[in-house]
Amino acid sequence: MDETAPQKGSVPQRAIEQIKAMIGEGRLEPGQRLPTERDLAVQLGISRSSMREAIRALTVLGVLEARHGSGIYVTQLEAGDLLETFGVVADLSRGPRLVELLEVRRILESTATALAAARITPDQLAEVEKHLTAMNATDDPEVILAHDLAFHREIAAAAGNDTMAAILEGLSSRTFRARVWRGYQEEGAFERTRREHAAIHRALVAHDPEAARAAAAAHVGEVEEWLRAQLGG
Amino acid sequence: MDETAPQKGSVPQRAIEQIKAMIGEGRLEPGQRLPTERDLAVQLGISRSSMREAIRALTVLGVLEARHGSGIYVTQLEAGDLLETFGVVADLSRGPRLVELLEVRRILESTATALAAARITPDQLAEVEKHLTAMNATDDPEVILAHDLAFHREIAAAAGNDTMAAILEGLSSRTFRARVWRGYQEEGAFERTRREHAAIHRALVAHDPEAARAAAAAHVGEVEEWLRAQLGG
DNA sequence: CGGCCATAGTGGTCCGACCACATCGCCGGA
DNA sequence: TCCGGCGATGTGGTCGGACCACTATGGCCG
Repeated sequence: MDETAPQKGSVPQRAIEQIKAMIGEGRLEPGQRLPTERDLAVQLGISRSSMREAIRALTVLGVLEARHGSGIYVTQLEAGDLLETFGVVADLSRGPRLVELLEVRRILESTATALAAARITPDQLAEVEKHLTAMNATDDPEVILAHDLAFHREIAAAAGNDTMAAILEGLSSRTFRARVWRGYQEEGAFERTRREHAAIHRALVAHDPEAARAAAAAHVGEVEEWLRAQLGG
Repeated sequence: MDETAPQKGSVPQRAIEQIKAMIGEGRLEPGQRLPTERDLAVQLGISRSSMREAIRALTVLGVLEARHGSGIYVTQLEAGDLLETFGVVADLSRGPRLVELLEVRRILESTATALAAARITPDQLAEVEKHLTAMNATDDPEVILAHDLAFHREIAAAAGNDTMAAILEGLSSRTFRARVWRGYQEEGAFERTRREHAAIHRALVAHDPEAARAAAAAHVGEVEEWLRAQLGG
């Protein structure tokens, strides 16, 4: 007789599905404010505790955003919001899977760089050059790493595929690269890295997609091979 | 004076970071059982409610697994565990981002198929053929879709990169493809899909990576172009 | 010796209270 | 009239405890 559907899964899990369904069906628009935790709990016939667990889960997934004292809101549901959790994979991976992640990155990064070579605008190119120059003007590893990340981020953005850019962002998370690149760059790879970045830049300036693809693939591939050797030996 | 670190972020958020850190530092091994919720809450100096929110968050991320009546365990932290949430992106995406997701899938799927062509074993090939045959032996869309998914899944597995396979799995989630392919296949694309699958299969049998890459790219690209046209018009 | 069952321990759920913060409107002074 | 501060209200955030549902263990009975 009860209106509630048969119990499948835990109570919070059901709430998660229901809220996701509301968004999927368009009953909740991006940016829209949800009812209060208390009201939502009553609507779904569950306790506030369980509702909070569901909200917390959707928050870490980048679907909802809770603002203390204000309310709960649906995010813009952009690629960056939803793929932020991708970084967790990179952070918790180790050994062979790091190589797999670098392989995925090589594939996507080379394609993104090729697309960028074809589409990049003068303004975007100037931004890329800014980070390239800053990267070569210092020898502080921290600063270099920051501009290195920004360098590739600008290129990924120029490729025009936000989803791909967000995935690459996750694959290049700060902790991930710090872990892998520490040993790599200690082996005097600075100069080689500079040459590879210069090659990528030249291909972008020349609007040569195939050269850009090759340069980016080689760039990531270098690190990939080094890491493979580290694990193998 | 207090031992507890300065308060940054919410209480559950801090707990999430601490547990993640424990795993990252190797203090928690995959498959290992955690202390009870109550003990953990005491250890971190927080309430059980907050601890439960943290556990729920790490559960949806695929890092932890809670077994009712038994305890909380660290997952194997395999690619499949951690990338399960990737499907959420596909489920909640719409419009232009669906095209972006298909573009990412085209890039990864074509590469994975190429790798598979080079490495696939007779046993794996037999498995692929099984789904290909089953797919062509019926006209029930549901059955076709199931074998279609399995067909590509076996190929991705044969590529030897679990991470890539897990990402492709998320990009091919049941709800995602059901949404996109519904309209596509209603336009009589069955026959074309069969030819494309046959082409992929031939390339695998011939162990021809480049042919496999081209066939897979064309296969996904067809859907991608169709969807692009749907949105544009 | 083996299977069954009581029991202790675990996660799952609910409730109610209080705290911290954001927002908005009221009120008083300029 | 205008504007700035301040307090009331509503929101999410946290806490503690109680009880339920399930698992697993070990001892007891057949």
